[in-house]
Amino acid sequence: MTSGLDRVVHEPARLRILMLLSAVEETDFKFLQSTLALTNGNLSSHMSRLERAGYVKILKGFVGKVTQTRYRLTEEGQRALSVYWKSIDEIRSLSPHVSG
Amino acid sequence: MTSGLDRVVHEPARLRILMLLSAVEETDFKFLQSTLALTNGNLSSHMSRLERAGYVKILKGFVGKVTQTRYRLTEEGQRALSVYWKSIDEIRSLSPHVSG
DNA sequence: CAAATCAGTTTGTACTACAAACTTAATCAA
DNA sequence: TTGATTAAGTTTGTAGTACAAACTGATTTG
Repeated sequence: MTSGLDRVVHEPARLRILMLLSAVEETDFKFLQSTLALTNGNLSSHMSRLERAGYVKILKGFVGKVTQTRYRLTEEGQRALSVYWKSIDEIRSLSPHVSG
Repeated sequence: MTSGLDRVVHEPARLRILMLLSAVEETDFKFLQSTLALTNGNLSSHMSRLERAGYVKILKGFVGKVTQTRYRLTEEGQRALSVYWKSIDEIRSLSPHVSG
């Protein structure tokens, strides 16, 4: 039996990103960056990974003439997150059932 | 602000190993391997890593004439584990919307 | 115009989880 | 005895990845 933990979600930076997104519903690059204290390169690649997994939607737009990237958690992302916490709870309550 | 999650503990296979050890106090290679369904190579390197981190003690002995390796969680390992769960709870409490 | 800033992306590197191959010792088959 | 087989792990090789540094392309400022 394998752990069942979704590696995309399990990565600490991404887990915190997903938790934030699940709370605020929509946010932008700069807010995430300053809130989670990630370098822009690091944040950028995490967001790409989350998009590739189908867990976030990336929305590019402008504020005045300046580009701005916003993010939303998808349904699938929300689902993955709650599955993740279920798996964590299972591990946490792990006790040896010695059969045989 | 960084996640604070101890990577040694955070790795799924090792987390399950540590949880098992914290429940049974002492166990051996074959039991861990069959219970957690890890290859021997994989289990071996995880145990080395845990030892290197000071989280487990490796005890080599014999059963009859056959070698047997046993493991114990150290105080430090126990501490690391409870710190880990505290950190997880903090991340989880970032969003009141997702629970189980 | 040139330099600096902004908002991110791409690239390079160091690390590491995993399985395959190997080691060392004991047991079995002839 | 000796050669093959099994047992119990360890070491090695590889593919994948988190992170920061370097880069891109646009805008603003001096």
